[in-house]
Amino acid sequence: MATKYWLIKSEPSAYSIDDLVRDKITHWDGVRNYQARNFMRDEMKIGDKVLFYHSNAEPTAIVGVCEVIKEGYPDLTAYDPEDKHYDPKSKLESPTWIMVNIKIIQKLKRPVTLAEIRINSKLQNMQLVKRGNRLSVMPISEKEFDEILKLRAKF
DNA sequence: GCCAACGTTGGC
DNA sequence: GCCAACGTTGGC
Repeated sequence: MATKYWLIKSEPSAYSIDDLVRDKITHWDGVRNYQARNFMRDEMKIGDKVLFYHSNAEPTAIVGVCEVIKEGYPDLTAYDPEDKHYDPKSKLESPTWIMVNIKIIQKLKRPVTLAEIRINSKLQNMQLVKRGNRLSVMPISEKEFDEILKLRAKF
């Protein structure tokens, strides 16, 4: 199975790249969107590479590179009534929501901003730059992944 | 803080 | 099954 490439979003006020640098490993919980869930459940495999994006941030940017270290399993926050992401409709025997584990590979020395991505002709097909895009877990191509790492090295 | 875009819910 | 209302996301 070939390595796949992904982009995941997080608001830094909720969980930032610095939190991941501190934790080294985290479970990517709280995803409550079916399309994003399907990607995590069906397609994310151990060894896949993941770009970490800060949304609702200053600046909005790709800030790190991670790797999948555990494939989809039930998102336990769905069963905790105290949790913000509690979902009473999710049953233990047939989990509605799924999470994966990721580990940090590197925090980028320089964030690659959304503005830079928008003006790069090689990155126009990314769902990230499409209008109204709200997916928090999305596939990207190997070429896009490589191009972003190239941008990181600029300046 | 504003607001456009989108996903979900629920009445019918 | 349609679709209006609502809540959320996320750029600016």
